[in-house]
Amino acid sequence: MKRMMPCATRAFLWENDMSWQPNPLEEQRLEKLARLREAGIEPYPLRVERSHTTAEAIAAFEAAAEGDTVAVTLCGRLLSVRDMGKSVFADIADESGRVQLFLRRDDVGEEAHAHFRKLLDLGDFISASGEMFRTRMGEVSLHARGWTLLSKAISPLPVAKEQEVDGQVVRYSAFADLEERYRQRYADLAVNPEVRDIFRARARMVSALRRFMDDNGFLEVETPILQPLYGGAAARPFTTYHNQLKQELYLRISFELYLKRLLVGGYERVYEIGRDFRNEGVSFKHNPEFTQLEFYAAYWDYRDVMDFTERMLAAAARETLGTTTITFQGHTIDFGAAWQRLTMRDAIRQFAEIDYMDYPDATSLAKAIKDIGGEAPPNAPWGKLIDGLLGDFVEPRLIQPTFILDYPRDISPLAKSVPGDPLHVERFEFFIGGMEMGNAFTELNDPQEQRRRFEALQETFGKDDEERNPIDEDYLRAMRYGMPPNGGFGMGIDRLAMLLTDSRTLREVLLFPHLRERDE
RNA sequence: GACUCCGUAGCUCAAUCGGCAGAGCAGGGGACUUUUAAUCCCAAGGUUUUGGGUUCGAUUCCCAACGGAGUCACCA
Repeated sequence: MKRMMPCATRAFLWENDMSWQPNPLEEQRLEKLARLREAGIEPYPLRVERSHTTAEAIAAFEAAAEGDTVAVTLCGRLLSVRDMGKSVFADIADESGRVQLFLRRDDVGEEAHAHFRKLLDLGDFISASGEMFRTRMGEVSLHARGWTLLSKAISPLPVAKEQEVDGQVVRYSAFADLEERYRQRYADLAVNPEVRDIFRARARMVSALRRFMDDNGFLEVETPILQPLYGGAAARPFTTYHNQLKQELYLRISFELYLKRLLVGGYERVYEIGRDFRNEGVSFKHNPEFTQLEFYAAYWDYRDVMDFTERMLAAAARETLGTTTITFQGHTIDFGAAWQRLTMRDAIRQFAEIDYMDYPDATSLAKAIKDIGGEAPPNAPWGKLIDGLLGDFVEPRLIQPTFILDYPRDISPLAKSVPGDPLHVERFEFFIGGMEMGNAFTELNDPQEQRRRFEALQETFGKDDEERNPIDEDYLRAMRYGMPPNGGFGMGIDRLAMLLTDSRTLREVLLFPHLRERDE
């Protein structure tokens, strides 16, 4: 509803109906907040003492000699309380881990003890001071001599109970509703530590990729996201508008045409890690905005890029997970070995049992595809039919890392032709876990040929086809100054994160995946 | 965009054929000075996503809207 409303209506709602109304649990916490203030306790103090993280405190205790006291002040979020009356056990968690507090009335005083039991809630941030010790049950804990409120939580976090069984943490009634987890990712992260781990792994992975590029002499650059023309891929763009310039702009669908301009400028190896935007459908492997790594290397061809890709992904897996053998959705995938290399024609012959070279035009190929039970959209160009065969019959079978090379020329306007073969270009895509992971080619650097390819594309895709890219005259001008021969590469970072974190959908590796707006 | 399934307490889930909407956790009151899914006692918590319809009676059946999940389409 809301997304359909004109702005004036939305402003009205904003001012009138959309304000937060506390639920009964929140009312109770607001009452506790008031009582804390009455007792002279500031619920949101400015400054905080912390001597150790919880992990450091436990390590310091384990390292200390018998009988030495390890005095600490720890900070964290209250995640569990076991109230025994005159003594209380509680768990506080910080980013390094979790530690148990042991808090006795006789140690902290009657008032602090009562306030702890009656005015604190799960989700509150506190600090606690005392000495580390080991309980009778053997758990290294903090024997608290005092505590301080750091931040009062008004809304209850969906905290789950946990039990350790054979070293495995079993959680009961975990916060699991997918929609709420994505909409309220902050709550998801706060209560589901394994979700925090996914984004740590992703960060290690991106860092490893960046280091690999840097170590191989690539220069990291940033190119425009707001572009007057879009190109470099076949996708519908998002449009936006610059008020002062009175100019329609597109959010980029790829980095390609700008990065290759930089080769004209004299850089030999450039890369960019950033966001692309494609106005297309959403699925487990598609999000309207996604992160891409693209690089271009002068004097390389697509075989050099293949060799480099193998080494790059092995390094990413090794530095993210400590191994090049990963598990993805029940499959064991090996990044370490040399990858399989199959031409597109052989792959389709093998999996779809059709040799598209027997059908040299779109009409006869479409008929052949239908004869084997495949789908052939009307008016699709020849190359697109072939790519459809690959997607339907081959892609889901490519679990181990595989290069599919030599793509149809009519759908590859930026790649150089295979010598002596007018129908194919030196292009590969690579597939892992049944997903397309990236796309690369020996880049076309002949400006006249490039113009002919752009113009042919206008014919291939009809005038009304939204995938039809506008011709980028400035890109052609750049190429006329001379572009070194080069190999280029693009890869979906989010999909690689899926693989390395064994995530079933892209949404699990995006902190804030796109969801439809909802009236609250 | 199409089809299928789903939406019940803060969280996780029940509710038989259409017959008074329940439980665990969390929260509230109480007991307990080494517990760890603490335990025990008591009380409370609901516009069953929203709006219509059928019916004596709807969480349940029908229609629509909203949101989500899945499949497909789209995605060189």
